[in-house]
Amino acid sequence: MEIASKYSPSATEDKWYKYWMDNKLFHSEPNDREPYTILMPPPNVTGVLHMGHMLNNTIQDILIRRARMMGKNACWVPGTDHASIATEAKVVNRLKERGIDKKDLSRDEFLKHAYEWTDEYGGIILKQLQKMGASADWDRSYFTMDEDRSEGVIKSFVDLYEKGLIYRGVRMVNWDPAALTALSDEEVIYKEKQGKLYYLRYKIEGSDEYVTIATTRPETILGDTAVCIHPDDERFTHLKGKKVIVPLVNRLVPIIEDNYVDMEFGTGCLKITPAHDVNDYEIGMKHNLKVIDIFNDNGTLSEAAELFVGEDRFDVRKKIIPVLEEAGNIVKIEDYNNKVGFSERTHVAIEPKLSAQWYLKMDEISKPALKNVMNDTVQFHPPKFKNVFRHWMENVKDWCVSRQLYWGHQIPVYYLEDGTFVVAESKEKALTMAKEKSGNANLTAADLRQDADVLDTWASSWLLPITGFEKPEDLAYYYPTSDLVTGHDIIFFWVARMIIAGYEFKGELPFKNVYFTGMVRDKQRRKMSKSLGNSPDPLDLIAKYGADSVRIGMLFCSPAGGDLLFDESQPEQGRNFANKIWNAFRLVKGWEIDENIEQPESAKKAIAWYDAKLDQTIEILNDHFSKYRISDALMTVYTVFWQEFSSWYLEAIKPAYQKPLDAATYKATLEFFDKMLRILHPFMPFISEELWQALEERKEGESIMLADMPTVSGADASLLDKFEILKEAVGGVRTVRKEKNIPMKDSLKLNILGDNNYSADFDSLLVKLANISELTMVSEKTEGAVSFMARTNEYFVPMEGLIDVEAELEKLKKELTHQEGFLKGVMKKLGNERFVGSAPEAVVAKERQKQADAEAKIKTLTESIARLEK
RNA sequence: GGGCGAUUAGCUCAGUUGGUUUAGAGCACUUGGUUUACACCCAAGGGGUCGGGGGUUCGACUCCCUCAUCGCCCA
Repeated sequence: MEIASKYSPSATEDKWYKYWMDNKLFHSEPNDREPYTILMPPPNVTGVLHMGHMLNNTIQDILIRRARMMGKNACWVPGTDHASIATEAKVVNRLKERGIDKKDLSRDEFLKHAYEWTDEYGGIILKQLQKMGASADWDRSYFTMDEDRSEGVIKSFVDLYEKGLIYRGVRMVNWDPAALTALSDEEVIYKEKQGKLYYLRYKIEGSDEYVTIATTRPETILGDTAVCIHPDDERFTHLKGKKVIVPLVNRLVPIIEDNYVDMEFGTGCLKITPAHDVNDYEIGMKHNLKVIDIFNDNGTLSEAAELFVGEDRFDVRKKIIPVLEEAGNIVKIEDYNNKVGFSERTHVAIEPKLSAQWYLKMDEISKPALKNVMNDTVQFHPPKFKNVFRHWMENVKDWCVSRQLYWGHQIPVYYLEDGTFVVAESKEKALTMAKEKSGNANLTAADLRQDADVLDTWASSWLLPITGFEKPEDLAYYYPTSDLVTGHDIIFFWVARMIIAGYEFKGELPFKNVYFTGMVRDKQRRKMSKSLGNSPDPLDLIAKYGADSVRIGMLFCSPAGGDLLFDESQPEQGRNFANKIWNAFRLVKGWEIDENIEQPESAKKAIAWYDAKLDQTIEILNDHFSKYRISDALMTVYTVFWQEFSSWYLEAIKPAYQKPLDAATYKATLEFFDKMLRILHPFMPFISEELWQALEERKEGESIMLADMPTVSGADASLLDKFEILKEAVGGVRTVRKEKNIPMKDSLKLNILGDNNYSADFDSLLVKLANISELTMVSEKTEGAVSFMARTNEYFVPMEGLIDVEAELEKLKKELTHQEGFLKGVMKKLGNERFVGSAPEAVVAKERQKQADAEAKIKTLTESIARLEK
C-alpha cells in the first residue's frame, strides 16, 4: 500500500466533518441513557473566532466526545449572544461611518439596522467553530434574541417583579456617556491614569481667609454644594459652621464635618459634588445637601453648570484652569496618578450619575448559590476560584439590570398616563392589568407606554442553562447540565448569576462542574489583541498545521485556570505528533503478513507487556479526567503513543528487513492501534477518524465517534516492572555502544549476573532490542568487560580486554559515591528511633527496601572496583 | 486601600490529606546517528536543592509566620 510519508490534514478534515454531519452524529435527543450536557458559552453574534474561543471550545469538545464514547447521551448546545451593548456600539459606529446618527433614528429603524448587521455577521463564528472539529448539536443553535429565549427572559423579569425582587430606584450609576446608558459595576474597568491634582482655594464667607481643597476634577466644582472637613481636624476647628464661596459661580455652600474625610490626603479638606461622585453622593444624602447635576447624558455640561454649557467635560477640565487662575483660586497643581473607570465596551471614562434604573435585589437569591458552591455541590476547577466567588457573593450589590439601549430585550413595564405602571409578559396582558388598576375600562393599547430601556445582556444569558432547551421534555432530560467551560474573567458576569438563576427558577444547580480556562497570551504574557497584532488567526493556524494539531498544541501546557502562553511552536509540536501517528500507521499497514510463520517469543512478550501498559495508561487517563486535568490527560496519551508504543513496542515486534510479520502479532497490533485511536479521538478527532476508518473495513455510517472508550481490566504490575528493568538494560547497552563507538548494527555479547529475583521473561526482547548475539547468565563477574547495572543486576559486555580501565574505574566510582550518599540519607532516617517509632509501617518498610537495594549495589560496585584495581 | 493567588530546570508547568529513590514532564539545549515508518526522526546526555529568612515535625517542595517580587480581582 502506498501511503504518503506526511499526514495531510486539509485533505481529511472537511471530509470527516461532513461525514459526521451527514450521519447526524452530533445530534442528541432524549432517550433512556444518561445525559451529558454542555452549554456552550455563546459567542457574540457578530464576533469572529479568536484563540480564546479555540482553547475554550477545544476543551468542551474533548469532554463531549469522551462522554459520547463512554456511552452517555452527549449534547453540546451552541448558540450566539446578542451582546447588547457591544453589538449596539458596533452598529452605532457603522452607522456613523455612513453618516447616520443614532439620535436621528427611531427605535424600530435602529433595530432594523442591528438585525441587518446580525444577519450579515451572525453565525459566522459557529461555522468557524466547525473548522476546529466542534461536535456541537448545531440543530439546537439558538440566538439570545430569538422568540423562545426572549420569552424566557421576559417571563423571568415578571416573575422576579412579582416576587418583589425587582424595584426601580434612583441611584448613582456608572454612566457611559458614549453609549448613553447605565452600566453594571462589572462592566467598568479601572485603569491607572496619569492626571493632575489641583489645589483650589475657596473664599470663606465674611472673611479674607481661604480654604484649600484638592481635586482631580476641577470642572466639577460647578456642581459643588459643600466643603467637608474631618470633625477631629484641629487645623479647621475655627471653620466649623461657616460657609464658603464656590469659585466662578459664587455659590454659597456650607462647611460640613464628616469622618469620611482622610486628613492625610491632599489638604484634609474635601469639596463635595453629590451629583458626580459616589462617595460625595452618600455624604450629600447624609447631610441633606443639594444635588446639582452639571452634566448632560453625553458628557457635555448642562445649563445647571452655568458656565461652559454644551462643552465636553474633558475640554472644560482644561479650559477652567486659566479661568480659575485668573480669579486667583489656583494654589498649585501636582502630578497625580489615580484610577479612572472606563466602559468595558466603548472605552470612554465612566461618569458617576444619578439616574432612575431597574434593580434586582441580590442578597436573598444569591444565598443558595453561595452555599452550594462552597459545599462543592457545584464544583469549581480549579477550586481556588471558590474564594474569589465567595468574596463577591458575600459583598454582592443589587444588580442594575436596565440599559438605555435599543438592542436587547425591552423591559416589560408599561406606564399609564398617570405615571403608575404594570408589569406583564405582553402588551395585551398589560392592558388588562392596566384597566383593572386604573378602573378605566376604556383604556387602549395606545394609552400604555412601554419602558424604553432594555435588559442587561447577562439578564438573558444567566438563564441559558434553562432557556437553552425549548421543549419541556428536553429541559427535564438535559437539565441540570453537566459541565460548564468558561473564562474566569466572567465568573461574576455569568457563572455566579447562572447558579443563582438555577436555584431561583429551577430550585436546582444549573451545572455540576465549572472548568475555568485562563487567558490566551503571547510569549511575553501580553494579552492577545488586535491592536498589538499578536493574535494569530486560528483559521490560518488550522490551514497551516491542521485542526488536530492546533487543538492539542493549545492544550500541551494549559492547566485549568492558568493562562496559556501561546507560541507557534505549540501547533508545530502538535503537527509533529500527528505525523508520528501517521507514520506509525504507515509502518504497521506496510508490513507483509504471513499466516504461516510462527509468532516469535519476543513478540509474544511485547504484546503481553503493551497490553498491560495500555491498561495502566487508561487508568491514569481516567484519573486525570476525573480531576479535569486535561493537559495531563493529553500528555498521557502523547507519551504512550510516542514513547511506549512507537519507540518500544513497534521496535520490539518489528520484523527483520524485508521479512513478513506473523498474523497473530499483526492482529494484536491492530487491536492496540484501534484502542489508542479511541483514547486519542477526543483530542484529535480528525486523524483518529481517518486512521480508524483505514485500519479495517468499516460500514457506511460507522465512526470512531460511536466506538466505545476502552475500559480497564487491571494491569499486571509485575509485568510492567520487569519491562522497566528491560528498558534500563537496553539503555545500558546503548550507553556502552555510544561510549565505545560501537554501531548498532554490530551485535554484542552480553553476560548477566542476575540477583536472586532475576526474571528471564524479557530476555528475548533484550537480545532483539540491544542487538545481542549471545546472552549468557553468569555467576561470576566477567573479566575485561564493560559493566553496568540495572536495578541490582549486573551486566557485562565482554570487550576482549580492550577496555579503558581508568574510564571504567571513574564511572564505577562515581556511581559508588552516589549510592553511598543515597544510603547515608536512608540510614539517617532508619537510625532515628523516633522515625522508626512514629512513621507508618509501610514508610519504614520502604526505607528498609531502599537500604537493602543500595547495600547490594554498593557491594557489587565495590567488588568490581577492587577487581579492576588489582 | 481591601481581597485572592503565585514564586520549582533556559521556557511553560506537574508534584494530589508532610514520608515512592539525592524533586518530575514537555519544549529548548548538547553530543552522536543516512538501521529499509517518521530528520515533522532515532539514541544518549547536561541542567533545578524547590524566591529569602525563621518556625512546627522523627521527617517539609508540601503546614505556620515573616520579608521580597509578580499577577489577578475588587473599591
